[in-house]
Amino acid sequence: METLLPKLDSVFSTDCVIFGFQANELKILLIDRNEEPYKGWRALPGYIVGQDESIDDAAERILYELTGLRGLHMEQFHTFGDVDRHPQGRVITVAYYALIRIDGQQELKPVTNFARAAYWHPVKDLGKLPFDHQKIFETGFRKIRRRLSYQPIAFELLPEKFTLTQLQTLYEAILNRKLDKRNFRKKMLSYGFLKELDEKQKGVSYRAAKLYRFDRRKYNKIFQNDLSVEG
Amino acid sequence: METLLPKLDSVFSTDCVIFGFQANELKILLIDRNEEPYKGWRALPGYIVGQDESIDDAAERILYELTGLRGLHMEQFHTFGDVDRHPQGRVITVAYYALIRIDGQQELKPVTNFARAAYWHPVKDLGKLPFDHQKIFETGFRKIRRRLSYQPIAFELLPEKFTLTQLQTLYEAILNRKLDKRNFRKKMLSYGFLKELDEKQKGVSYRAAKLYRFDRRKYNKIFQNDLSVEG
DNA sequence: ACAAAAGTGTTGCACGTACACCCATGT
DNA sequence: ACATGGGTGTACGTGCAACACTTTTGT
Repeated sequence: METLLPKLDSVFSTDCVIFGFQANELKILLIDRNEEPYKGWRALPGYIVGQDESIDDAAERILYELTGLRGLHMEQFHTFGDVDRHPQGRVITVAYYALIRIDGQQELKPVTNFARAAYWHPVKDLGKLPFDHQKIFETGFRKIRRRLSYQPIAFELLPEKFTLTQLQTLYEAILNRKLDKRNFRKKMLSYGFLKELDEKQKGVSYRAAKLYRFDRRKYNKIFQNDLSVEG
Repeated sequence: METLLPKLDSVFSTDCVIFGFQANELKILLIDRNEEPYKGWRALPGYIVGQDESIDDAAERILYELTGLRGLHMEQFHTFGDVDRHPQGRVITVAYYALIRIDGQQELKPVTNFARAAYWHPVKDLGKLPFDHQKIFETGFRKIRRRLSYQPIAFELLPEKFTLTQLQTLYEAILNRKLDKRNFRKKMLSYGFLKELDEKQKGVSYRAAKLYRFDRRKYNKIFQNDLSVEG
């Protein structure tokens, strides 16, 4: 595309904060960088946006190239543009988040060699992250938490069949506080989009819990109005 | 700043959606562009971010240069990055909003000649805006509306002394629906940050209403917790 | 006196919160 | 039998929504 605009040595990138839930723990997707700067560091998956792709498209492509995951619904949540956030020049990054179901099947495997590996890492104890990735993560986490308070988005993170206790544990992990079991169940069931299955948990050494499935159709019917107001 | 990054012909800009309230109408700040493309068009105040300034700083500087206003608290709300949003090249824009009090004193006067004029314009009937400014405005408006539902941010827009009816009219303008007078007053007064003055409205041909002042100290005490959770 | 807006209370409902015990299952 | 989590109901307080008439003031 031809440009009549002043040429600036500026670069856009996207960074992704992808949340998952595994072993009763909230996790995010990280990569091991294989390029300078910060070669060898754990970092958020992120890379430079191409000239002829929208930022949304770029976010999806980049996530795929670095982790092998694709087709997930990501949402932009903030843009970080401090002058010195990247040691090699001016890089403004648009941050996205997504909530996904961690699936034993799906393989995490970078398809470029910019990343050496991709894996789930508990949000507790992330350790030191490069650039301003710590801040990006925290901002994204805060947004998710706030959003959960007016929209039950947690189902995105759970396996197809789950128990109410698992759901509650997840809420507690995101909100970082204990919830009352009776109140929690009452509220979740009152929404009407949880379908009780004729099936129970297996392999536990105590009373097995009922399994539920999330009924996306009913959910959409209930929350379409709210979503349409959402920005 | 030296860069080792690939050079791309990419440009960042910021655009501002500044809300004000005047003559019982919700307005936003627009400029008349004095440069191509869209020379002569009404547009959101926006311009290109410099190499060595953060986006937040740039937003403040640019708003000042185009309108003469400065020192207001702007908040980033979304980044727009479609490939073809600017006819002359790839320009990604970070959008900000702010709510301010329209003050008879303050002069709206561009200090660069990129803008020919700056003025308040009703949000109803904005007419055709260049680029994707229509979409930027709508997104910002939606964010403000959502935010008003959990935080009484409307005071930023009112003069120092105001009546409860004015406050209600403003709420109705933002939310785009009628509110119940009794419920509205009860709720606003219950917050405790409205200070009743020993003064009444003047120059009206009907019963004069009491004037109130917004007590920012009490407001902060009440809402600091919510704000700290905010992203 | 009339027009125009100011000002004022009550009731019902929905929702959140606090709180404690018995049940089913595997070992 | 025991340990472990599964599962259940009530009572109270808060906040929101619905609703209509009297009061004050300027002309």
